[in-house]
Amino acid sequence: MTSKQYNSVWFREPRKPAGSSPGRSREEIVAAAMELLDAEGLAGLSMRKLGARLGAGATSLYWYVAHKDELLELVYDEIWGEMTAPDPEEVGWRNAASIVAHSMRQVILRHRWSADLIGRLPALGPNSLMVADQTRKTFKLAGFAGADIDYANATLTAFVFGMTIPEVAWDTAMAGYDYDGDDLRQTVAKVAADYPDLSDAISATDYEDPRVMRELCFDFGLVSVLDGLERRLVT
Amino acid sequence: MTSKQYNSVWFREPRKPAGSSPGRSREEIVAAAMELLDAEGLAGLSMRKLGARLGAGATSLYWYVAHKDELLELVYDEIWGEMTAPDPEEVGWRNAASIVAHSMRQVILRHRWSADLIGRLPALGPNSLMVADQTRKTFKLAGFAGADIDYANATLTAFVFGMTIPEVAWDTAMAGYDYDGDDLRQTVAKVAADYPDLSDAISATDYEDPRVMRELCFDFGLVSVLDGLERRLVT
DNA sequence: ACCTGAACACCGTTCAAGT
DNA sequence: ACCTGAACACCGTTCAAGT
Repeated sequence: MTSKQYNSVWFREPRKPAGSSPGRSREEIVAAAMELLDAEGLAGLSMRKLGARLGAGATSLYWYVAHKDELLELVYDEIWGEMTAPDPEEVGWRNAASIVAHSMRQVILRHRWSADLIGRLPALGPNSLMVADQTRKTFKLAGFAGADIDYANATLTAFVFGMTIPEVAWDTAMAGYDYDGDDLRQTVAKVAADYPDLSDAISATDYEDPRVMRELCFDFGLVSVLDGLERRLVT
Repeated sequence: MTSKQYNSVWFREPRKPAGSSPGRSREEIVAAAMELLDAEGLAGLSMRKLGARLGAGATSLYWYVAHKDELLELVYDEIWGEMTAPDPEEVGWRNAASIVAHSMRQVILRHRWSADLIGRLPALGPNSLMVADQTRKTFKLAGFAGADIDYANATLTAFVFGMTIPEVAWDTAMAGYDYDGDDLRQTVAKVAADYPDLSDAISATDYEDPRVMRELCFDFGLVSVLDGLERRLVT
């Protein structure tokens, strides 16, 4: 029964106040890591490769970061920094919620490796907090009170993440497929042969571009979730 | 531009028809893998350790499975096998949806390693398909038609997964905390100091058991999602 | 048909030593 | 204060060889 405390990068000061002269800074390291991640995915990020990209020895990073997970926490927060969370006072709570939802999705689709980090890492960085604060404001303005503010907030982000993460997985699974994926669909239909209803549905989606279908699916779900939340407000 | 086809374990026959005499079978391997996963988590499952547990050489597994990902596909489908998807004809579509949602959540909380697999692996095993077929039936019975059936289906599971995966992450992050986590909450509040609203909310949840709070949050979100979906039906 | 062992190309992380 | 190199304890996977 070890009683080790949980530790996040955000719980301690960076070793470099980000403005000194020699050596590297967190910013450089994070930027290089993002480049590597965007180019090669999560599996492509190793401490050695990142060190090499920075023109440094493989293990020099350990002076700036306690371990790889801390590095991941840092790049994870960058993701949150790319999200647009508009002021609900200006656009109304429903619009604000819609916009942030679409924005979250877009960011994940842009940085596909982030899908693997979401829900694995705690989101305690400054950017995450900024977004969380803004969405909280959004649901407060909508009329929620007390814990319901957080519940509504959690419901929306759960939907967005739950919808988007598998999208990324499917995309990467089908990467390298030249055709529109007809033979894949056929194979899947064969596996589902025991369930006539299911396999009918699979073949039926034949003619649609998967990207527009997912877009439609996301919109359908989003308005449903927002309607459902709105329903909590009428008392 | 390599045009490698996507391949799932489920797209090819197992090497053993599961009833022969010598050697191991997929069933044994999967069962042992599940034990290892439940005991040590995803990081604790290595081909070498699994081989050892089966009293075999480290690399003997490669005769039954093409690579580790295939093994993961197999154990992943076991997860789906533990879910309860009741017949909507008997309990009504809303009940059926509620029950399957809670069941999904419970299964994930029971096998925490599955949280890392969801959305990373395609769900094409027999158990996944059975659940998918049943939930499709549920939304069909509710009155959805065409693509909307799948959209509603996707919305519900997105919510459940998006809600539950982070739950697991928080739990494992705080594993080893003896106290009720007061000091953690304090630390988090300090990090969020710039956002008075947010940090107030964090301290306000003080007295509650996180487990019951999550339960409440899940229920709140679930009825919201179901209400929202139901709203799509009135035309 | 099934399993082994050695080997390859990687990992994250530690740590004494350098400047 | 910052970085290096060697070393440790792991990985997944391949493959020739055994029975």
